[in-house]
Amino acid sequence: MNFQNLIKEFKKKGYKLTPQRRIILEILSEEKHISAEEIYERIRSSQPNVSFGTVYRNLNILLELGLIKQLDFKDGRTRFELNEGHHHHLICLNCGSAVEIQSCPFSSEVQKAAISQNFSIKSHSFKVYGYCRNCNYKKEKKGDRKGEQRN
Amino acid sequence: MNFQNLIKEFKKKGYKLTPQRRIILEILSEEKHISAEEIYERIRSSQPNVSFGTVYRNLNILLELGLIKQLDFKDGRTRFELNEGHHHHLICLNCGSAVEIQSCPFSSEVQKAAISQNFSIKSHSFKVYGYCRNCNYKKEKKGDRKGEQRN
DNA sequence: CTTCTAAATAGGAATGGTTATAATTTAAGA
DNA sequence: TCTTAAATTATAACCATTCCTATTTAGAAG
Repeated sequence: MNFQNLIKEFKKKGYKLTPQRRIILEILSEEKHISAEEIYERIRSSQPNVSFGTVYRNLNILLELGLIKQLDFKDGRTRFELNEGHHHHLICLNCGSAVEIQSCPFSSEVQKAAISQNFSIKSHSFKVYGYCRNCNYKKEKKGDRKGEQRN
Repeated sequence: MNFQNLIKEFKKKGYKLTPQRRIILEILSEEKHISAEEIYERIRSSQPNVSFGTVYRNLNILLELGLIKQLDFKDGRTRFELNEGHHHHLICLNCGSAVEIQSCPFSSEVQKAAISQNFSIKSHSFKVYGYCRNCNYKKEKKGDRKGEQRN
């Protein structure tokens, strides 16, 4: 879903289109797995009075509408991205970077397990944790991961 | 790994065996996906002076030793369980309950994707979100999930 | 059994992400 | 242009988790 369609969808549900919302949607359509704080910082560079409340309120609305999904990369903050192109992530335990993988492991076996429990599936999450190309390299070189920065 | 082996493993690594630690290990070997607060409450019923710091410090040590793993059920608190018997979970979005599934979807396709990225895998997480048997039933009956309690 | 000391704990303060509140502003329909 | 429900701002509150420091203790050594 592109930017224009996002806005259309948003208005269709009866929400007002404020400048703040427009920018949040813009940022989300440019950037993957972005955190609330990063969105806040980016809006502030053009609109210095935007508050955290606005960012979180609108992220929660977008979640309810199913337009975005939240990601947990185990770095203490929730991340968000547009809910398009089903995919999963390889997440680096050292630098926090995430790479998309298109391969989805959801199987009929899982489905059977759910059915046998009378469990109705709404979504699933698959995450692979480890060390990325870059951090692997540094580990071999220096044998030290303490000073690294998570970005 | 049973309780006695847990303690053995713990001492082998050079940690002192305090009464607080013994109880935390006891609780973890009795209860699956338990939160720090629940552990705190349960210890307090027999040892009223235990602090949250002690609970969290020891949970983090156990994580480092690989004796427990942390779970995220999207209810705002981290949960923990002994790291034994690889399995995944069906997590109810309404009541927060979790049911183990033995089926693991990790595939050679995922492995290939990781290799092609020079990504070295340490662990993975697979979670299925939806509504459990019980909450499905209530939804059909009442069409209302607002008043439900997450347990 | 005592002494010693590094490690662990208790209690409370601090932190950081997120949510709530209340007064003010505004999008957009009439 | 007027009106008003909805949205925003600024700030306080919340809550899980971590940090700090004085005190206690497990376990090694004598």
